[in-house]
Amino acid sequence: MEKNKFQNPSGMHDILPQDEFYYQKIYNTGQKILDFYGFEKIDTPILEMADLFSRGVGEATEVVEKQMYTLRTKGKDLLALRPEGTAPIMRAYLQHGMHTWLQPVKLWYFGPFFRHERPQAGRYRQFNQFGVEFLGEKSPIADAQIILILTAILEDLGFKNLVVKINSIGDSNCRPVYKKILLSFLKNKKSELCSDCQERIKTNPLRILDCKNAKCRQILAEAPQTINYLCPECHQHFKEVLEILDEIKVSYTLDSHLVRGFDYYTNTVFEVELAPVKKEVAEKKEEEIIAEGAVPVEAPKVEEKEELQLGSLAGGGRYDKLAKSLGGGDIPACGWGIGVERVVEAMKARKMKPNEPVVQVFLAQIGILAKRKTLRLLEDFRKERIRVAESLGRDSLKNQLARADRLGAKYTLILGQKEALDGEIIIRNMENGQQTTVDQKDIIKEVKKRLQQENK
RNA sequence: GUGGCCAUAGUGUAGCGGUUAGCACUAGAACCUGUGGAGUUCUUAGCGGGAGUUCGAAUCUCCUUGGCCACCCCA
Repeated sequence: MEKNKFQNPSGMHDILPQDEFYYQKIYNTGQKILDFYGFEKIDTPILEMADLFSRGVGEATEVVEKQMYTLRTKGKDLLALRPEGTAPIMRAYLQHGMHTWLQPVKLWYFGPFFRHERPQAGRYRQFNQFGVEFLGEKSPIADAQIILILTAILEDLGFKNLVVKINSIGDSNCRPVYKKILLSFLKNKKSELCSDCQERIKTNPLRILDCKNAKCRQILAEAPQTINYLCPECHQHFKEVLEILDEIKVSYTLDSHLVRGFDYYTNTVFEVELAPVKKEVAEKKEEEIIAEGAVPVEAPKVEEKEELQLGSLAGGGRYDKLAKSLGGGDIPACGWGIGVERVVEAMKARKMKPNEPVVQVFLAQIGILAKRKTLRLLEDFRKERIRVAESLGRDSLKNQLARADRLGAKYTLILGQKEALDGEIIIRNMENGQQTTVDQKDIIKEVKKRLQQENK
């Protein structure tokens, strides 16, 4: 026997059927809400010109510099597997002249993205992102509304204790000013910073604000805050965003240390995290979980950690200068992306199980004649939108009943040789074992009747 | 990219240089060729891959692949 065992490429995972239910739920929940708010779906290619990202996201950003999968085509073009969704959508906006459409253009997407980095829980090399882009609107209303929508989706999925962190990093007017002020603040503290931050002083000073190092944080606690150095326009914009958020009752936390890794961000930036899962929550009793509206699943055998760290679930902001850096005009825009894998893992950690489709009826058959009739009957049920399972490959009735039981069917219909000839069919209540024989032509009606009664 | 931990049937695991590599669950089958949730019995299936050390390797070493964790960065 040949031994030829393949494993998945690092950081690229299979989504197994039981997990697909989570993805479906996220997709459906998002779609429903975005449809309401007038967002339309767009798909852009998985491969783009690599330049799109170096120009759009920024040459010196980690994602572009080190994490992009690139390849040469036979025509010598340098393509990249898309590492993020905003630049491609802005590219599409410019390319298709969407500025001539009714403004603003509101789009959403759901699909795979690629970043070559070390995998960890909640971070993959191929991951799915679900995002929105609100293009051609400069009003702070847009910033606030997309944040509202983001929290609405996460809340609809069942998350509580969302933490919206928000900040403004200014624009090309005021950010350079702030950078200078920050650098002069750090001037005599350089030696106390971690080695990474000492490097960042040269490369990307703003990122120092974001450092996780305890010592750096301590030093930075005193640092000047971006929002105190915004130019009047940026200040006004941010102020209005916060006022609108207050008005529409979206709670948020001002986080003066929040900066983002892509160059295209201006003004508003935000992230959404969950309050960490504490041990008590993870071990919560079933009743409590049911009371919260989630269906309990088997407790994982692994010991729960004190806290599950997944990083932020979603992040986004305003990117008014992206269009220009891609060679377009002034297109003010903002958007966000949700890390779908992270949401799935957070749902699992919180035992928020999506509903799996329920089999209501199982169709059992014995003998070749019955088998053929069963196939036909299946179609009748499908047209009536009643979920019916079968096991046509099997003959033993015992086996079929066991299967019906496993699937949780409420009724099993039994069609044997005798019934097939007599034009009858047996309907068996799986809870009490009661069986009645009815005419085949009445079976749909009968099943419908019984299912309806149960729903009362 | 840097550092650390890990890898045995589909899943969860035992095994600590010599074992027919054990157990539980799952799956398939028989007892019962037309009546489920139970039982008994049986079956399928495993040392991630490759080199080396050794009389002998799941066990030791190296390489490789994958997973996890911290950093970095981000969704």
